This record gives sequence, structure tokens and C-alpha cells, in this order.
Amino acid sequence: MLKIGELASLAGVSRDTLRFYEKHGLIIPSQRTESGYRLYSNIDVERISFIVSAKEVGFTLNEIHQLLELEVTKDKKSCQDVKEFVDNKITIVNQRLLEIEKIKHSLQTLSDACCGGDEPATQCTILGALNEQAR
Amino acid sequence: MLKIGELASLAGVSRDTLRFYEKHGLIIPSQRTESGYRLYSNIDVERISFIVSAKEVGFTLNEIHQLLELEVTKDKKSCQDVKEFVDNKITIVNQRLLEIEKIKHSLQTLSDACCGGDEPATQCTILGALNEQAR
DNA sequence: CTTGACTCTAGACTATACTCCAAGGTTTAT
DNA sequence: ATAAACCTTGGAGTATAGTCTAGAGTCAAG
Ligand SMILES: [Zn+2]
Ligand SMILES: [Zn+2]
Ligand SMILES: [Zn+2]
Ligand SMILES: [Zn+2]
Repeated sequence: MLKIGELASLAGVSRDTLRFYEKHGLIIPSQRTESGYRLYSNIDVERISFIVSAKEVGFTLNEIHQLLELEVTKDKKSCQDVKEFVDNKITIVNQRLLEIEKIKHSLQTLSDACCGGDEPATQCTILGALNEQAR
Repeated sequence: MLKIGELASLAGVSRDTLRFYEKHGLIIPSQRTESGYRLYSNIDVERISFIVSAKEVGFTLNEIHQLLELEVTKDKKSCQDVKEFVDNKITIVNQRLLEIEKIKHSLQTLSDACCGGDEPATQCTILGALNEQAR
């Protein structure tokens, strides 16, 4: 059994983060000492590793919550369920990707139209474009 | 001169948003009535239009703050300054783009490895990969 | 037996961008 | 004259993901 600081350094997160995850129901230590210290088991170690891995591939804490439920009840869930979950996330990520690409292109268009010279920016096409009333 | 509700519907934002922008120094009405109602001038209308346009191309309110300073002091700034600002933002956006692409590919890899079948997810490669300790 | 390292809780604070609410004052229309 | 519509302020709440602090308790070593 590990104390919070030990698990924290093992998992590469802060003690505060562990307590934060606990508050949000992601990882609850299997035990407490008499004096109230959190004690984490091997299963808890696996769980935090799951959380960290899931974070790394872009899941939000909320989504990780749902993933953990899939994980825990995996004998009652099918591969289809899990794959669907991931595919939904891919759809969301894709939308975000398109948005950001659109933004990038808008910015690029603004940048390309500006001469970038030394003269005062009174006629700058960037400021001009942002000032445009009509749309 | 427009009252807050008039400017709000003209600009396509809420009254609350206008007050929020004011609190953050983005747009301060030129005048107030005796009873304290905000009154917005033509210049204010242009300013909110600038803000809305800048938001649409992906600038944060903080960046819009800086952009507005460029706008206001544009006779003392060069096209180079403005273009640099936009190019810095493009760099930031690009980094975000790469991050999200990485996430997308990770998720795609996870998804591709899962059979998506009807059988229980006890052996699901997705859950397995997220559970992996070593990295 | 005391010092330092560690832990506990509750709650405040960060950043981003609003949105909503309460309680009251003002304007406009009927 | 009165109700509806609009305005004011300050402050709380939303979502995301923590970080930090204060004040107090615990534990191991010298
Ligand atoms: Zn120029
Ligand atoms: Zn320019
Ligand atoms: Zn399968
Ligand atoms: Zn599977």
C-alpha cells in the first residue's frame, strides 16, 4: 500500500491532483490508516495509470469517468461499446480539428495580405479587415 | 447613440457580454445618460465589430486587447508589428493543431485495433492499451 | 523530544468566456 | 397611472483541470 506522495511520484502527478481526482470520483483509495492517511493498493495504481494514459490520448476527465465505468463492467460490455465510445471521441476531436484549421487559414489569409513593412500601420490590411462592418 | 440592448442586437452579442467586455476594458461606452444608461457611439459600434471579427478568426479576448492597442496607436506601429502579432498567433494555433492531430492519431490507432464485436470487452485492446503500466 | 517531512481538510485562486440572478431604478406605451 | 420592457450593480454559477494556502495532525529519525 502506498501513501499519497508515493503514488503521486510513481504516477507522475501531484498529490493535489490525486485528491482532486478523488473528489471527482475517479480514484478512491482502497483504505485509510487510523489517522486518516490515504492508502493505495495495486489496483489503485493500475487505475491511476489508466487515467493518465487516457488523458494522454486526449480524453477529458468526464470521459475518463465513463471509460472507467466501461473498464469496471467490461464483462457486461462489448468491444462494440468500447469502440463506439472511442469513435465518438474521434468525431469530436475531428470537429475541433476542422475549427482550428479554419482559424488557421483565416489568420494565414490576414497575414498574407499584409506587407509587413516598416511604414505606419494606418493602412494595414489586417487592421482594415478586422474593422470591416459588413459581413 | 445606442443603448446597450440596441448595440447588442446590432453586434449579435448579449447585453451581458457587452458589460463583460467593458469590465475587461475592451469596450467602454463613450457616454452615460443622467440616469446611468450606457450610450454607445459610432466609434463604439466599430470597436465591437472589430472585437467580434477578431474573435471569429480565433483571437482570445486577451489578444484582442492587444490588437485594440495596435489599432488605436496604429500611426505609431508598423505593418511589421501587426503582422508579427498575427504570425505569433498562427504559431500558437499550429501547435494546438499538431497536438490535436496527435490525439486524433492515437485514438484512431486505438479504434483500429479493436474488433468492435459483440463479445464481452474483457479482452478489448482499447481497455488493455489504456491499462498498460509501462511507457 | 524536537525537527522535518509528510498528511489531512476546506476553501480560495488561476485562466477563459461568458451567463444568470436579485433587487432595484428608468422609460415607454397604453 | 400603471405595466411592460429595459436598464443598473454586484455577485454567483458554469465548464475544465487543476494549484495553492492555512492551520492542524502524524510519523520517523537523531
Ligand atoms: Zn503594410
Ligand atoms: Zn499590414
Ligand atoms: Zn474485441
Ligand atoms: Zn475492443
